[in-house]
Amino acid sequence: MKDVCYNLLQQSLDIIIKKYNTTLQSSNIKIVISNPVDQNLGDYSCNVSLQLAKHLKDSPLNIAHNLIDNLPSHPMIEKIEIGGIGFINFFVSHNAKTDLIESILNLKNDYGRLKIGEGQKILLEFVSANPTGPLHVGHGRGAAFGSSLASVFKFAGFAVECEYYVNDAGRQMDILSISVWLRYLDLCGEKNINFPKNAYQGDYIWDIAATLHREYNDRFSIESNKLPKFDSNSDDIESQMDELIFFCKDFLQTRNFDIVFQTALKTILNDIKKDLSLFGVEYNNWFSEKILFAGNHIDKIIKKLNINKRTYKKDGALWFSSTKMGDTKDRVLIKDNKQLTYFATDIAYHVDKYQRDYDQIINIWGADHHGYMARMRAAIASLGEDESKFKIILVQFASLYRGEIQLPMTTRGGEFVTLKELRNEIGTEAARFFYLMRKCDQHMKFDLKLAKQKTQDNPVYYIQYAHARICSILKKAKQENKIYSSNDNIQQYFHLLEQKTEKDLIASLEKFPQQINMIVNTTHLHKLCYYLQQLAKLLHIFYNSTPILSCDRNDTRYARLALISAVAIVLKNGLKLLGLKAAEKM
RNA sequence: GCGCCCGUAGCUCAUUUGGAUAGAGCAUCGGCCUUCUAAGCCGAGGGUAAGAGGUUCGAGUCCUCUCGGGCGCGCCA
Repeated sequence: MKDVCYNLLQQSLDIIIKKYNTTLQSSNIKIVISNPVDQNLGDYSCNVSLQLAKHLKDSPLNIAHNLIDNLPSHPMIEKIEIGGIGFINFFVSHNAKTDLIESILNLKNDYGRLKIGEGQKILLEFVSANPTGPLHVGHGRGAAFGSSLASVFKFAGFAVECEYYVNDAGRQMDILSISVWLRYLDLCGEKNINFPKNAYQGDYIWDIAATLHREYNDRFSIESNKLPKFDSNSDDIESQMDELIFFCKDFLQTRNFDIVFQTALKTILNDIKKDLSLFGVEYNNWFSEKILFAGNHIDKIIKKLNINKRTYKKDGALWFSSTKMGDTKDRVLIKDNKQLTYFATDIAYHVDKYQRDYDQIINIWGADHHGYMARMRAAIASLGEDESKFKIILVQFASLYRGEIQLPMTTRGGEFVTLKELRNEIGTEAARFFYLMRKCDQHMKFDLKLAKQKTQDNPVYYIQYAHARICSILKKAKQENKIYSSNDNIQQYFHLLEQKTEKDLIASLEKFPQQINMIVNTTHLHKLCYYLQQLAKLLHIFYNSTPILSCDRNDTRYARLALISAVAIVLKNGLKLLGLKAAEKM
């Protein structure tokens, strides 16, 4: 319908623009059809006369009159009015609106599906938390956002792959292994194990150590007095840790160290996978950082940067001159100890993404990574890749509160709230919705106390309740044989849907595909939550004001049953995109 | 100190990327179940959009400055 209004206005604009003494081309004017703030003003609205006022040196009202006078008539447009200071408001005929219901009933799960993606390939990377501990509530927002964004893109006709980058190489993983090993030694009966402050403290380390002990007994054991001394209170705990890592690798040898390492990695990664799956998040790829080190992959990339004159040596290290590409400072690629930085492998990872030939590469990062955007873009551009394919979406932190008290969210320290705990406490459905209903670049307060308390008041139940209500009515309609038969041409009854509540519902149903389109363009997923809340509200209002089953006229009842069936379809489709179920009973 | 994000009702957040009278939920107060799900509906109060300038037909939205909050500024990952 928007297209109809657009085309009519375009035709009229071409005509009237010739009447004004102007060099303006109609193609330079952007005609945007929107919805008026108040439905009494019309079904669609356009502000083009306001835009034109300056160029044509005429009042918006005059221009609006001119536009309307030259507007071709159209069977679906009932009337056109000028509103406010010059808005052109379209009123669509009732029949044109109610046609939508039948189209929704036919399309079912596919109503709202778009083809705008044209099969374009998108790689969407999100969460990618280090596998050094369980996911916590801080990861939940990215997980919910990424998976739902993927759903929406797919629904809009894109071919989306979801990917998790597994940081299974590097020092943090060594520290994890050390942490497990020390706990394991404790379980072997060694007394006075000195557990470093900068090792991983969480209880899950004990669990992994227990697995290790169960499966390998004392195979990796050593007397505690032979371990290097460790003083957690000194200033150089990091270098002490490095010594400890060196000692451990030397003592266990590659084969045994690897067993400890793999046991830790596998346990944690499986836990993460299971966690995400139960949170409604599924990945296509789990990309291992380790495989980037195979071959001379990274060498090649650094050489290429070299050829492009983007690197230099300083203080024994190899630097990337990212300042030339807009970064605030240059970055090290190879440290003076010849080891690669995290950044270097990250470049290699992104080169790998480019080699896999996607139309769009989207990263969802926590807002704490914003400092990395400039260097990553600099690297991509310096390697001659198409930067326009690359997009980073920052998801702001959800700061966690329990009442007034803010909770720490570190996996190193003792207390943190895991995603699993959150699921157990408030459920996947409520948790996902809670995360998604806020604009992702908005700082968000996640109050656990509130989230738990609010289980009853959570908007997700409000929406699901609307769906369950409809299901219940439809079920009863069938039982009492009050529903139309499939042979009926139900379209003939739709003209009876003349109440305001019914018209509001139809208007809302029509907006669903527009929401999908808008989210693809803006990634403003939260608006889908608001949209569904609005639709649910209209349904509840309708329900409370209008008899459906108890309506004694068959034709009116049929029309209303068809209407709420369409509402149920849209609610279900929308909830599914958010990763939520549409309950049939509550 | 520099950079990024943000500041809207008592609280949590919207405002369709610059449009018409800034809206929801929670909380507070008052109504509605003998009838299709009361996890619902109806009504009331609540605003200098942090503040000050600027841009234009028009600003919560864009620009500048000030104030306030979060995050980032390693040869850590």
